[in-house]
Amino acid sequence: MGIDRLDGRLLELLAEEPRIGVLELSRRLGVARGTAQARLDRLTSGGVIRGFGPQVDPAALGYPVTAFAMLEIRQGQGAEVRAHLATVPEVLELHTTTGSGDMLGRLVARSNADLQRVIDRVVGIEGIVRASTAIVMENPVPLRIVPLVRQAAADGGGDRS
Amino acid sequence: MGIDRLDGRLLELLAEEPRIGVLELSRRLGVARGTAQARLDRLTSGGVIRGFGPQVDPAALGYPVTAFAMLEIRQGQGAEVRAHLATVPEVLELHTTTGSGDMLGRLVARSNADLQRVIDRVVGIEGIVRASTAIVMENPVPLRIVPLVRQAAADGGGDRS
DNA sequence: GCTATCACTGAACAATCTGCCCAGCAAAAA
DNA sequence: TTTTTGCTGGGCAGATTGTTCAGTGATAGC
Repeated sequence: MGIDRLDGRLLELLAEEPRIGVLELSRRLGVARGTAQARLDRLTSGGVIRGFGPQVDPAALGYPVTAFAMLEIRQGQGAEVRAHLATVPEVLELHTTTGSGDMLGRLVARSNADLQRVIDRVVGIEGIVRASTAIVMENPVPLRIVPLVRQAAADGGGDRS
Repeated sequence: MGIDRLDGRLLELLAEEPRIGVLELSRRLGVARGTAQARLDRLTSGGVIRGFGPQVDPAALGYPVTAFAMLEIRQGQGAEVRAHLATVPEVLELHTTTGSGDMLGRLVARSNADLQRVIDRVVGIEGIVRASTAIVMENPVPLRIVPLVRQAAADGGGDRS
């Protein structure tokens, strides 16, 4: 859908201080409130902003261990495996990737020992041929979006403002 | 830090409708406003809620292709590689994992062809021995937290309410 | 048994923000 | 030239926020 610099700055402000309202947003952007409102609406209805859900830290909930599991799926069993994994709360995210029916999932667990239980549950279904797990040690780059927004605003946006 | 059922319900409500305020929250939870306020403050200062940043969809920004890159790092080059990858906007996330200096990164690109450019830039540094990339086709389980919150509230929380 | 502490309730207050409306203006498109 | 689009700046009623206060019940400590 394309964003311009004003959209980009709006997203950045929102990323830094998500609790500020439209009025404060318009003040910092130096535009009228209606403009900020309209931009925000456009970004939201255009799907750029999916929502403002709380970002919950699994570690603070008692799940400090994160791991990625690469799963090799038996041909034609994809649907069953997907459905199974969706029922495991510790599976935070699941992707199907290129390759012979492979999947990549993000898991969390209460401890390294607990991770074994989670993995056992994950692979406890027909259809998973092989699973290889990588435990996360550090997270040098936490999930971020601002640099990409900045780039998108710079080359995509012909500066509507 | 541990959460009880009230905290859990609060997080669920917030995940479903992030824009509701404290007052509406208290109404739906059937508690006084001060209580909802206090719980929210506690969850936030306790680190369970990291923030309410906008969830931006890279696809809507013009980056519909997602991929995971597993990088094998030469011994002792970790810091340089991390710093390098942090400068690439298309690297949304980076983890170091168990194994001989391995990293796992999440990349986005404008197209499959563009992904080649991104990967070239990612591996364009000394210290990366080998990179294997898996392109995401589907996302059967998008990043979610509610099931885990529910579980944490159920067995962690002695029901303070 | 008595008391301090804690979490919650219910209420009040001023200050602020939201949703909504309108008229005017300027630039781009038709 | 006329129309459309995006922005400005203003106003209004209604709702929400931040804050404070007193009262209550349960729990923990003395």
